[in-house]
Amino acid sequence: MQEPTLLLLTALADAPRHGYALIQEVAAISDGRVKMRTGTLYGALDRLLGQGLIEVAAEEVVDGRARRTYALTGAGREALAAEAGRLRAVATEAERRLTKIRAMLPGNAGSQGRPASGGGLS
Amino acid sequence: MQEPTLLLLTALADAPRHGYALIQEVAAISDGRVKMRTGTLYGALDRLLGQGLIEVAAEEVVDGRARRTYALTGAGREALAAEAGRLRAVATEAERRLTKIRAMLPGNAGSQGRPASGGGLS
DNA sequence: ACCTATAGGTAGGTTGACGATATATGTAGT
DNA sequence: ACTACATATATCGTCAACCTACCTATAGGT
Repeated sequence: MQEPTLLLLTALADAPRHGYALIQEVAAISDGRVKMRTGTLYGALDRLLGQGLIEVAAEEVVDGRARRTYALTGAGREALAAEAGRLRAVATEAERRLTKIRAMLPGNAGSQGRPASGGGLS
Repeated sequence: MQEPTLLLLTALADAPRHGYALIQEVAAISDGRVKMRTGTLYGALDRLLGQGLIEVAAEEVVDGRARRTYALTGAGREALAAEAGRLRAVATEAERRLTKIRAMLPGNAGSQGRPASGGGLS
């Protein structure tokens, strides 16, 4: 699952929303960094509907404009929770490794971390 | 940046590694869930080299086999840190929204605009 | 002889994100 | 009245990234 898709599910996690509102919500979640285009949005919505992760919660006409409201399904909720946990684990590991003090001096390559499967350098 | 790429940078964060070791390291980081194929690996390595996020740290011949060792550059280190922080924020937000108690009961769609004032969508 | 692990690489197909475009209504300014 | 912008949904073609499958080659185990 890619990030735009994850943001979409996240935007639906607390309340059902319609397409246009999702674009704004995704922008809000990502602090304005992700401006989702309609091409991405409706493509993703179709895909997620097909995967059963979201469903159409309502189809109304508000002020003369058609409005289709989407909601997370149980499966979508589970998928989002699993994905979020996984991403958190990767982020934690990345940060842990970045802060690890490396004794990587010239001529000392490969001495850190696990030994490379028995076969040392020549 | 997608997850395989992120895992690759993470695998290089604590020490330089060569291609095959990266596949194993990525598998270890992801708890065996991501078994990166060589097609993905070398495509990503080429891309990251082009972006200046990694560099070739060493080219040796070990036991008759060529071995190219890759390392994170300063830019790669920054990119990984930024990416990890971003992902953590998204994961946190997703989890926060998922645990939020929703007042979205059936027939209670009031928080999402007023109920249908017209017919459904085409 | 065969298999597995190590090590690196290419070819081709699929997926998903994206930009561009189309349609239509409401609101605000000039 | 006209123009511009925000709201709202939708399709199409392109492209980057990923993935499957395949290939070469050495070392060591069964």
